[in-house]
Amino acid sequence: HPASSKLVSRLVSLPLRNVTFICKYGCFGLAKLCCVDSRWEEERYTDGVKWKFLEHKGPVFAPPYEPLPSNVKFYYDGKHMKLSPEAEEVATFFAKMLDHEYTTKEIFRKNFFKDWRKEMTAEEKAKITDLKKCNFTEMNEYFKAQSEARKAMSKEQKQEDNERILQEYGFCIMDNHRERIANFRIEPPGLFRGRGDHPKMGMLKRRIRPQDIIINCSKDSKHPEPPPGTRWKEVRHDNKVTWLVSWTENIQGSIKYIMLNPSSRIKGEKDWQKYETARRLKKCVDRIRAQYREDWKSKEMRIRQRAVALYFIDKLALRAGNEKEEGETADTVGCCSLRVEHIKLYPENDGQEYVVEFDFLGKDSIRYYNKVPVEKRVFKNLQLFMENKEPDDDLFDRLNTSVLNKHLQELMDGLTAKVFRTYNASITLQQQLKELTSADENIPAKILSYNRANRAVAILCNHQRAPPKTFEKSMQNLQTKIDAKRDQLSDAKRELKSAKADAKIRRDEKSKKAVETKKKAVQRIEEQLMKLEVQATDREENKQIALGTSKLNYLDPRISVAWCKKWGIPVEKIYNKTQREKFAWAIDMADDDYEF
DNA sequence: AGCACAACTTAGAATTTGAACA
DNA sequence: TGTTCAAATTCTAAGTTGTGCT
Repeated sequence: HPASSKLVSRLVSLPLRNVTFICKYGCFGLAKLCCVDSRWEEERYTDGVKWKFLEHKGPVFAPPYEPLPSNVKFYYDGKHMKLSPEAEEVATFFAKMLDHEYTTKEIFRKNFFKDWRKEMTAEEKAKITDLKKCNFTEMNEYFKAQSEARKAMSKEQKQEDNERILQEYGFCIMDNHRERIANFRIEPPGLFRGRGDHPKMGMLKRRIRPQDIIINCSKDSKHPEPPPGTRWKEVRHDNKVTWLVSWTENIQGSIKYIMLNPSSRIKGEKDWQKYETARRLKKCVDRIRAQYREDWKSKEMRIRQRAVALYFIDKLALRAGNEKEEGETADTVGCCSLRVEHIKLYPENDGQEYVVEFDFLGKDSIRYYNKVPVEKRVFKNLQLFMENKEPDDDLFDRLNTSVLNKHLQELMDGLTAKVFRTYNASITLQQQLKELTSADENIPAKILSYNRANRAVAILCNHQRAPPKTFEKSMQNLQTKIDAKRDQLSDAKRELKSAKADAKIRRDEKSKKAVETKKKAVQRIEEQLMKLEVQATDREENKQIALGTSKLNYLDPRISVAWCKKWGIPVEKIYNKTQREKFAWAIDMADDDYEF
């Protein structure tokens, strides 16, 4: 592993034969190769070569359809009807989702019914003409019972099979490492669940077969075998890409891939590189900002638009915003695809001048709502861009992501729109940590500060979540606990007081000791109470904010690692096991004085 | 320039796990 | 020893970016 040079320098001094080692990043190094080389140097490939050797077992297919037992019935118009296996399978997809809001949506129902009918026999087609007359409840209950039964299964039973499959299919050999594969299971068939108002929701996602699969591996590897009696669509040996398996999905016609886990060398290096690019932006961001401010005054409309868009991307951490094909996906936008209807201009609002109100649906149909004061020049430009336009016209009609990224490329090597999100997220975390952490606080309080810094970033990047269904209840539970702890504390304090009084009268060793014990108890309870209160604050502030996405994708992990080292916080408090695996390179690399 | 397509990152929801609690 | 709920993990949709063609 690129970051494991320390470990390897020890390794190379070992005898050559039969050296097995597990590098601390979890990959099983082929130690022999390393030693024969007599030094550890991962080859740095050039011209887009991603690997030299790649061997894997291929994908795990979805289990075949198991017809329902005959006592689980489907009713049409109140009458029992036995469905053909093909029609039955698609019906079960709908039945499984009966409790979900999707099944009440008109588009979902329409798309489902259309695709379902395609799977029906002629007789079924003739008979089943109205989805409203279909009764799937027995099927639905059957599946609920099934999942209950699964829950009741012992842990061993559940894990045994899984573990076997994981060991066989979950790893590959890429160059000198045994690496974990991310998604080695093929997506099972089902009904498409688009986000937001997706025109294709409810369509049938068909079952993927071996003849749909393209395998990618190295020529000199042991090729994966297709299941008996089947063939792969193709086996290729393209070492300029990182995927192992691909297939084309039938809803949008896009390609799906099986790739490596984030803990792998290939993903880790890319991630590291991403943060290095963002750090390079840090060095020249002042110049770039000065430049776009200058461009607000340009004679050319396209340059002004570009400059205002870039200002938004920088200041508000908006996404680039590619155009999308109408009717193929939900209507969502990013910066370059903003329409006139998505912003409102207020020359004055709540005592502030030149306020822009944003209200649009972004990625995953998450609403972006924000009112921001902007500079006068920006405001005037926006007025100009909106002149004589309809609400559904593009705000930046002379701009798209490709034009913008070409311009950015000229400003800095490797600069694209999304680098601004990475840069602003990471720099915000670093600043916030500096501001919020106070040396005299205990560990839980410091962690609250960390979470608050993380939260500032999540808010900047608009990472939202639906408030958990059980939120109110869980807050109440926590409050109950806090109240109980308060009572406990006052009891303990009372006991301490009486112990003190007792000690004053008796003046013996035993009662002195009792005072000490009580004092300790009070302290301990105070600490516990404080911890609970901090937890409550943290949870309340987090109600609609998702911290995970920024933590995983935008925050240079070295900032967090350095912070942990500086304040003596165990990294485990900040990163769970998976995250530590993903960020192993950073945990190894960063010292307490790391600066983004 | 404008496109289609390929490859890869980023995203929130759904499901599973496991720890805390009764 | 079962129950409950939050945390962890899995899943896969939805973005961005780059390339090559017309």
